[in-house]
Amino acid sequence: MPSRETANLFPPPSHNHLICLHAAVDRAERAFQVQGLKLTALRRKVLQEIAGSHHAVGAYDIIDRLARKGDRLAPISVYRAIDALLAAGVVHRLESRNAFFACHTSHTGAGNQVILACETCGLVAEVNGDAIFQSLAKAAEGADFKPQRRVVEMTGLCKHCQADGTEAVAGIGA
Amino acid sequence: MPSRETANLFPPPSHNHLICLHAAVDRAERAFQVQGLKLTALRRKVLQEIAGSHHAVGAYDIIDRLARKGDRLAPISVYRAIDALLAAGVVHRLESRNAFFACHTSHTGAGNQVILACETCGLVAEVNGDAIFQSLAKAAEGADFKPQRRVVEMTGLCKHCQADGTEAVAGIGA
DNA sequence: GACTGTAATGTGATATTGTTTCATCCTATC
DNA sequence: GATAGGATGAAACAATATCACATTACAGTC
Repeated sequence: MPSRETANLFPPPSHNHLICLHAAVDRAERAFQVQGLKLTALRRKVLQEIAGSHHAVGAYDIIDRLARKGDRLAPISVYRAIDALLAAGVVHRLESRNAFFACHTSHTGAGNQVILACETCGLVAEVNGDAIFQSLAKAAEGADFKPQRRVVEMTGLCKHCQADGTEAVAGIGA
Repeated sequence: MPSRETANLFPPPSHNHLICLHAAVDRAERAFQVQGLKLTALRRKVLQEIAGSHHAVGAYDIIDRLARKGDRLAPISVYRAIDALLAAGVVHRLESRNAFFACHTSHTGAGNQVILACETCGLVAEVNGDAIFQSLAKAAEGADFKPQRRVVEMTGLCKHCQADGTEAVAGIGA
């Protein structure tokens, strides 16, 4: 059971992110196992970089960070790891930024999640969007459209950055 | 007043696309004027390439097409034209594909549009999504999130491609 | 007509993101 | 220990996007 803190949508920079990270890796462990997939060493390393914050990170960020730790990976290796993590549902892609973020919410099921991304501090959160996805289904039906993939993302200001005025919270925190 | 045909969400390849194209350019003309912007020759050319079909086209597609007509543009020029067209609201960006499509619907206002993109034939359509955007606003409020940009996209099968079985309608038509 | 300020465009280089291809390496199983 | 399949590595390439700076077009003003 994750602590209440990990359930915080936009956790403040001060939160203990090791708890979130550990929980994310745990969930991944289980997700891979349930689906008969393997959370290999490479995939785990890539997941740890992605889940190392509540921000979305680009594939080449991951490459750079791992390189700084002495682990120089080819883009293709990282992309393959990301593909596996996406397939397992433990990370998601932020389409509006070509970046990836870890699922810190332990949501079950089909991924009816709305993604919120703060433009100031970069934090990414997911909220349940059942109502939205129902409306989407209705809209699709009305257009004789058979939906397969749905992308619902908002960018804007998280509660911390609204409070902080302009750009106090920029960047570093988890 | 555009003909009833242009209001067709997923127009069949057989439709007279010149009507749609002309209507799109007309609307752009007015949109630029209303906003005190200029629909320059370059922007018009780029718009015509984008509005030349109901598909989303990549920036480099546009470059190639114009090049085939003897007009070799640098990427930055095309991107700047696209930026102007986006700002005027006469084309939109399909985030999930890093591509651009013309607004063929003459929707007014804030762009509460859901984007439907067919994975088989590539057609892109917009449908009104007021209900969805209301739900989105509610979700944002619940998360203390102040939204700025919203991205709501679905990929799937348009009505033609559902009817045609697998991939009969691929690619060429407008 | 010359001057000035601003928006638009051109040029070349470069950054960022993602894929293809083919070879190699584990590892589980027989 | 053979071998089959998934996972990884390496190099090149392809696609998407931006930067920095020079130049041009044009409207307003003197």
